[in-house]
Amino acid sequence: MEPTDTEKRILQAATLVFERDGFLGARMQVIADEAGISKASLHYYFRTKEKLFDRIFDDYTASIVPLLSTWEDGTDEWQEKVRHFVKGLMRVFSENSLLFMAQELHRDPKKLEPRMAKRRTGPNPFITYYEGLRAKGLVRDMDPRPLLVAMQSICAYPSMNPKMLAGSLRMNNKEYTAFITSYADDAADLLVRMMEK
Amino acid sequence: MEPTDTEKRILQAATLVFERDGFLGARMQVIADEAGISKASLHYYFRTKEKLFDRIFDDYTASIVPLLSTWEDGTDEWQEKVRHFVKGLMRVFSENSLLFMAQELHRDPKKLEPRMAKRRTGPNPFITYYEGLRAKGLVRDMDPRPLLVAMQSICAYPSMNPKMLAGSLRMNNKEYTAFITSYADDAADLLVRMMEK
DNA sequence: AAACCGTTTGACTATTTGGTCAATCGATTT
DNA sequence: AAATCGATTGACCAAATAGTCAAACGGTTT
Repeated sequence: MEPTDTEKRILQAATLVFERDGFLGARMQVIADEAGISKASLHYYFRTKEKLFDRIFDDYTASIVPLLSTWEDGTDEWQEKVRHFVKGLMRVFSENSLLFMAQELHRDPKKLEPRMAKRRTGPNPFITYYEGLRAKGLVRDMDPRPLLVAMQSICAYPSMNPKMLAGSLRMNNKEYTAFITSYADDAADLLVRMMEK
Repeated sequence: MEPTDTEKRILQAATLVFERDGFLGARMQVIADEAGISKASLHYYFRTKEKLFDRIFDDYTASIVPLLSTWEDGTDEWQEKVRHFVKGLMRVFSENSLLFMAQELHRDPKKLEPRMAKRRTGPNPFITYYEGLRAKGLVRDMDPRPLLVAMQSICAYPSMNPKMLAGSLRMNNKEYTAFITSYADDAADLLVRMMEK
């Protein structure tokens, strides 16, 4: 099932347009133009806009999965794991905007929830990992779930709502982009600090 | 300029529909139905969908402004201020979803950026406040900007992308809602911890 | 009771857009 | 060179929807 060259171009174009305009704002004609083909051809490869979106959604979630193994293997210290995971997550989120997926997940949960559920088997790897450290007395003795939420928030939000944050920081787009690059390290440090004894 | 009863009902209905469906997904007919009036009447009060959205947007940003005074007045200890601000922010975000506003700000920045800029005069109050504490040696000696970003992320993201977080935590909607209520306290503690010496 | 005026509405329009389809193209096989 | 077949497309359609407008409604003033 090698994706053909045309299919690749479609997926690239669709990702660009979906991220910029959202599912409802995206136009099949615009995606076709971006991919350099006709709208009819686009429908030949992906019969409907929803099927095209589903594919983008699946590819995206698949790109996050490898990061989860951070908590499962390797011999690094937990501080290193946190730094590695945070930087990896922020890189993914900066490359592909999560915003339009969150919006669509909110607007029509039934459409995508089953697809997400498929990815999740067993308990969350971070939770398991933290409970292990906690039992050994290596980290702060607390419920890891707020930590998980805080970690994902700190990684995801800055790229999801850049305009508001840039506003709070009194920065223009260029300044904000530069700031966020260095923020990854700071964020990792703050998270390590939250977990330390 | 007291808003009439009809106008209030329109704003209430529009908030509901915009939050649920986003700007592009919202239908003027649905908003009219929700408000118990005809679509023509809706257009009589707000000539276009954009003007209606702008009003909702302005009302929403106005509701956040009072919280910013947390950093400017009062005699509380800084830990108390952080707890107060975090809980206030999370309450606002849980009552009114930020997601559709972020989406619209991203899709058409030119439309809303001028409206946001008007609200922002002078430096960010938190930054100023933290620099004051820092000079007195009362908090950790670090750039407050990553702290500001982390604080807003921790407050906003859990209500912006509940489906994904609930998935990570292996919770259903009901469990997640309950969890987020108690999370406000945990989040405040974590943030205090980030700022402590 | 008639003129007035802010409010309300049903009916209508213009436009946008996802999706379809018959015809065509072009490379490969027979 | 003719048949085959996946890929491509221009032309088209049906549905959805933001916005308009003339008419009507109802309370108040003249």
